[in-house]
Amino acid sequence: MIHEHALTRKDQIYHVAERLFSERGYHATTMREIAREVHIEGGSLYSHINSKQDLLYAIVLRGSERFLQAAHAVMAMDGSAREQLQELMHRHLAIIAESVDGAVVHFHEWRHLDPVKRTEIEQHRDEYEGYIRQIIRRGIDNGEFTPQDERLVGIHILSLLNWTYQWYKPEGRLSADALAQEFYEQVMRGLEPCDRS
Amino acid sequence: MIHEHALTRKDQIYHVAERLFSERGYHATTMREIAREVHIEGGSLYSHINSKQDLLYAIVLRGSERFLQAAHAVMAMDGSAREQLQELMHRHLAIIAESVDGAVVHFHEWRHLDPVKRTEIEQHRDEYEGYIRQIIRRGIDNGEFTPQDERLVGIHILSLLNWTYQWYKPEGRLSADALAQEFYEQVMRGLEPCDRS
DNA sequence: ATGTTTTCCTAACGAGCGTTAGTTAGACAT
DNA sequence: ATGTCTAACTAACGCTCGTTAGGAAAACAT
Repeated sequence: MIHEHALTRKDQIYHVAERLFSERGYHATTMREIAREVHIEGGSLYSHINSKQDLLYAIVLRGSERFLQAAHAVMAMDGSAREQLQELMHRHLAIIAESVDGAVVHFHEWRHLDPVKRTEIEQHRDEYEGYIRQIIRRGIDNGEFTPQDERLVGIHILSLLNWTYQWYKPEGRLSADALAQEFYEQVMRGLEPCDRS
Repeated sequence: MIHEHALTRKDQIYHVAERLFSERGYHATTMREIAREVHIEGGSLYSHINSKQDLLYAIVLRGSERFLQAAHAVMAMDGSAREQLQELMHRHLAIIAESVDGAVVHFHEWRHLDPVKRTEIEQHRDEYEGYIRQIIRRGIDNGEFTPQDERLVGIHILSLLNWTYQWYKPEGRLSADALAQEFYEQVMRGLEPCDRS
């Protein structure tokens, strides 16, 4: 058995693929490049995986699962809509920050999935967006939030959260938690000073 | 001269390339596919263009130019920071709505540019972000906006605007202007009702 | 009508792609 | 020691890619 690296070959392959798909994109990454970074030959990859497409699918799907798992946990909370929203934003950014490469592949390369798998991922995304809308809706109904189109508010918040994969660097001066908190407060407070003339 | 289609062959090619790059991505689009949609053979493209890479560069660059041109016009306005922000948000979404395909290529496929051109586009993006930050800074300084980190507010607004290329459909029930106005008000007002308990 | 320029076609180049087949070397269990 | 299983290698298959060369045809200018 291989216990030296603690990672199986298969895990190494997925890990490298995630990074390369993130850096160069799915179609610009070759199987031989992935193999080279694992220090084996191109053909040898197929002792561990079935196809390049499967690699992509597994990586993208893992993202869906993480986000949906977080959403389910938040929806099971009993708390105010504000608390739920805050918690979901924190968890969402934590997932991205934990693996920016994974997030890049999840948000950027899902378009290159086969139609069937692509549709599946789109459904996961829609389900997740539905949970956010539910929270907003509840907050509006019970007076926590100003009444407005909850669909656009949901898109607003998702835009904010999802765009982070384009620029966020975990080694930067802002932790994912601090960023989530800052964004949450911006969304709640708005730019306009509260005591209007 | 060709006046039947009002578009030169060259323009047709760029137009088709923009759509296909948007739908499938740069590397998943072949020159022969582009040619087929213009009803010529693959090799004939090269009577009108130099390379596939040039196609991508031209499309991405046109996006930069549109955004920067809008920003320059807004910075030349004399008005409050609020008015400038509102105007920039409207213009930004108008550019995306006018050519969603162009926006998709601009925001999604610039990664596949050669390093030099890629750097140039990144500089344009940074310049644009700088203008937004200036507006925020001025609004905070003169009391129009609540004091806060203007860098994160800039990212907030750009996230909102840029993510639209992922979902916005011009034929949908929301015009680009109405969307811009709604987003502007959300950013200004915040979720939280103003008269806090 | 003639010469020139532009546009397009056919054919092919060299390279690289994802993937497979067949085989070998080593680790493991008995 | 023997047989089994796994992981790796080498070589190649069939295909497609972006691009080019050379020539034909069409459009244009005079």
